[in-house]
Order: sequence, then structure tokens, then C-alpha cells
Amino acid sequence: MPELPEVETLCRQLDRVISGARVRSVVRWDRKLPDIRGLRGLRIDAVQRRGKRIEIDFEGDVALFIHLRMTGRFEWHRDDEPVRYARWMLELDGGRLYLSDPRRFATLAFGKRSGGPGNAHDPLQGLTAAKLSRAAGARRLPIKAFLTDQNVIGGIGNIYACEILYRAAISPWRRACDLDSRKWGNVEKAMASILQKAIDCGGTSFSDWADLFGKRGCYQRFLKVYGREGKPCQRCGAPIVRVLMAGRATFFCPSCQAT
DNA sequence: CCCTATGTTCCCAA
DNA sequence: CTTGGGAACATAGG
Repeated sequence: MPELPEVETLCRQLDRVISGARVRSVVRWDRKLPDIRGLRGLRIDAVQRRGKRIEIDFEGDVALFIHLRMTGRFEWHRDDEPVRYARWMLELDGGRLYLSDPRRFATLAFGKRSGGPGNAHDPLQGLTAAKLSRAAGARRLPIKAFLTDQNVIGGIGNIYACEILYRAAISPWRRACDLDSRKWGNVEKAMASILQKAIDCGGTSFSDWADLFGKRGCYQRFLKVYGREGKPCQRCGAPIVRVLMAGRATFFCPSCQAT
């Protein structure tokens, strides 16, 4: 479910709400998730995003790493109330942090803090056309697969990759090594503006995404291609097309994004 | 019953 | 080594 703007929204809320709190207890309902000893009693220092991953930093240079995958969500509740698909819960001073996840794909890990930036670029941290071009090098894979490769760029998933390529007017099939510097410039600009706007919206609630407090995002109002198969392109009027790439629904305008 | 789903990983083939 | 396809993970909703 969540891509960079959704995870960013969640991390900012978490950082505000749970930083400084101490862990009273940990409850694990889903036995697929690890039974993490040693959290109890620790104080939370900060919460930050690493790509699509959430890192909760605790005192003592340790951290909890959470990947929400497709349907994972966090819910914050002052009181003990029933939470649908609750898999795991952190009881803190002042409230409870529930991990809710119907499909049970989300992952948890505990370990040493990661420290500096990882090897992947972050789209919000000065990812320029030049850096994109260098990262692409001679790679011949489709630009859409390149943008969603988490080892290269952390945070872009299926929805935003489709939207970025539409804004930049580039075919999702175009090989990464074939983009010239002007095209990379378009990607840089599209990426920055779309992701920033989506963060301002609190994410895209295409189906069921909601933030820490159960509030839906509003970027679905601004989607130009994702989920708009057959509807007219807002630039040229041609019907938006849906194809499958690497098993993922890929939406684009065959006229504006011919190459 | 059929298909689809905002993610990742693994296996296999070209 | 790179690229691409498909299945798997587990569940809900149309």
C-alpha cells in the first residue's frame, strides 16, 4: 500500500506523537512477526523514513525497522479499543501503537541503528538529473522498472512511477540508458513536484490507505493516469492505456508518452 | 468462480 | 551479469 509520501506522512506523525515515550509493553498477535525482547523500558528518540521503511530509533543506539509492504498500517489509540487486523502493538506512555495488516506481509526487525544514508538515493534529498543519469549508467531495463528499483531509489512504487512518467512525458518502456539529460531533467522535476504534492495531501487513498489517526489522503484527486484506464488524457484527450509490466498494472498515455 | 490489489523475493529462462 | 516473467506470500473486495 504505502509508497514514499504515505510512509513520510506516517513517519512525521509518529515522530511527533511517540518520540520521548517509553515502552511499557509489547504484544504480538501474529506469530509470523518476531518476538522482540529488550524493547520494554526503552525510550523512543525519533522516527525516520528510509525509502519505504520506517525506522524507530530507541535509546541505546538500537532501532525497530518496519516495512508495511502492501496493506500494513499504523494506528494510534489513547485507549484499549478493538483494532481490525491487529498483528502487533507497542504500549507506550500515553497511548498504544497498533500495527494493523490484513494480508500479513508487513515485516518487523530489531537491531542496531543504520546511521548514515543507505546506498539508495532518496527522492527528497537532492536527487538531481545528473545523479539519476549516473545511476542509470548503461542499464537497459525499462525506465519504470528503474524508478521502482529500491536499491537505486528508495520510495517510489507503482502509483507514483506511473504518475512521474506521465508528467515527464516518457514511455514506461523506454530503456533507462536511453534518456538524455533533458529527459532526466523532466524526471527530476516531475519526481520532486509529485512527491511533494502527495506529501502535502497526506498520501493517496486509492483504496484503503489511512494515516496514524485514520485519516485518508487526498492525492487520488490529482492522479492523471493511475487507475484511469480508458479515460481521456488531460493533455491530449487520447484514452489512457493499462498494460502489465513485470506483473504490475502500468498506466500511461500512448500519445503523450509515445517514447 | 473470476480477477485485482500502492511490495518484495525467489526461481528460472533467455 | 542483466533482463524479464511468473509464482509465492495471505486476504479482502468487486
